[in-house]
Amino acid sequence: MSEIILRQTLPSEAQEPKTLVEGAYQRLRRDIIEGTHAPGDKLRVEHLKEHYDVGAGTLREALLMLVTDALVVAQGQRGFRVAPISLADFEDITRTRVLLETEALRQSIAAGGEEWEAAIVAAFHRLSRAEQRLADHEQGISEEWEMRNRAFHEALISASASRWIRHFQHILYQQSERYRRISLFRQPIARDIHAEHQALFEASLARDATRATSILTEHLLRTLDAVRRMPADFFNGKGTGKP
Amino acid sequence: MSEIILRQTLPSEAQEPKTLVEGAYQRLRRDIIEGTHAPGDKLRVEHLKEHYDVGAGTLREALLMLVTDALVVAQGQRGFRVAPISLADFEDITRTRVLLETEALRQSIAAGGEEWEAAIVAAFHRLSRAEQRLADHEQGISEEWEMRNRAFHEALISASASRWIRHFQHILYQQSERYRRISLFRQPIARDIHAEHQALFEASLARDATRATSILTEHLLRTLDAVRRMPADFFNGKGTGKP
DNA sequence: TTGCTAAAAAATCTCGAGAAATGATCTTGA
DNA sequence: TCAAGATCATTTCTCGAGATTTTTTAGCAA
Repeated sequence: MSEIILRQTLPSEAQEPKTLVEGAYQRLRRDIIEGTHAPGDKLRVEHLKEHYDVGAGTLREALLMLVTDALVVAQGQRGFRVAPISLADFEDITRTRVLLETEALRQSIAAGGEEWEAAIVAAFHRLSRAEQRLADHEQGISEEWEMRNRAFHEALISASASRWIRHFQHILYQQSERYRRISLFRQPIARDIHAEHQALFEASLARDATRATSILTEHLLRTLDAVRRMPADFFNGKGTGKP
Repeated sequence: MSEIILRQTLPSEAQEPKTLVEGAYQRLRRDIIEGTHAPGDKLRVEHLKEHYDVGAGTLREALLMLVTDALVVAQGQRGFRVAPISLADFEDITRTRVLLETEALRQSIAAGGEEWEAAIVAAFHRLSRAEQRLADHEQGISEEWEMRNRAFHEALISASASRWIRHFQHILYQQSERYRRISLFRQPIARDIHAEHQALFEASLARDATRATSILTEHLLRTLDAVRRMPADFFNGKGTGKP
């Protein structure tokens, strides 16, 4: 029953859009996360409606749905904007993720059954394959990797009984995706992400909660460090909304 | 700057509605929290538009805003419903609140300055007056008490640097308000809430993080216990949507 | 009575046009 | 030259009506 809440509150991207609003919502969300619409940008309904080929009211509803994900901010009588970004915001996101995700992982390790084990084995396998392909081809982050990385992280905490933590984790993951894409694109880091994932996977499967949560924490903080090392002017003009 | 995010993402009820959508949103939210629209109820746009005296599209947008608060769930081509309730959900809400709110309180106690102290002193004073009035008149929970209780809890964590934790706390507080109103209305409990608040207030002002968080945790868990003691059939027919 | 099919009713979703508000441009005066 | 005010264009907000989809009702046969 309550399962429905999260399904509806957070339509995952794999879901087929049942309505025009949902379709516009999904495409808009992707364009925001990928940076097509830059942080702080104004989202004018009149302009966007033709690009996404829907009516004005429909587009407004899609924008409202993105407010739920905190990817768009609405201001009274002054329309919509892409949510701004800042280093302070990403630090906050990461710390809050550590708090929520380690707790959820602890719960998963304590409560997870065979289905949970099978799920993380499968998700890790799929992620490993994608990471191997990336290593072979020396390319940047791919759409495929992003989806499988998300699936792996969500599988790890899927046995947690707390739907609310999973709900908030989902929102925060989307947020960090914006930062990660931008930072990894600009400054590919020398970092063995696969090894981190492997260690996290093994500790979780071994039911070693202490080790697993500590690995997860470091895993998240390393991405924060990467963003910290971005050029100082990186966030200038991105978050204020003032060009 | 980012302050704007939360202001816009979570228009507090004290804010004047700048638009018809916001007005409908605020009234709808109050009616859901107060139980006028019961959990699981279908929210038919055609019926509600005349009651709230707005157009269909406007009401749809207000409903979408309530999805952000997780007070309403939207299902593809099948309209809107009031989010269901259940004991398991309230347990989840409470545990997640403990996790987030104790962390935020720790941060506040560590980082709060004079303005923070002044804010909680003022909020506690206002709350105490309301509680005294309630004790004198032997009445149930009043609108005034609800607002001041919320203000007190938000003031306690207002010095936390984490906007995200405060954002999630705000959502969860609204959720628990639904449960608290229903349970307190049906079964007024013999419990000295004022004493709990006073102890919480004093420990916070004394910067005793350990004691303050422990009091806060018990404070929240006591309300959970009260809901647990509700009649067994209390949640029947409320959350499933099937009468 | 039960179960299936089909029509009818209701509700949701979608769009385009009009009203209100915001922001930009230009003029005027010190 | 700068500041303040007025006019105009853009944008947001709002509504009502039409097109789809879902749900209910009615009919018929087993």
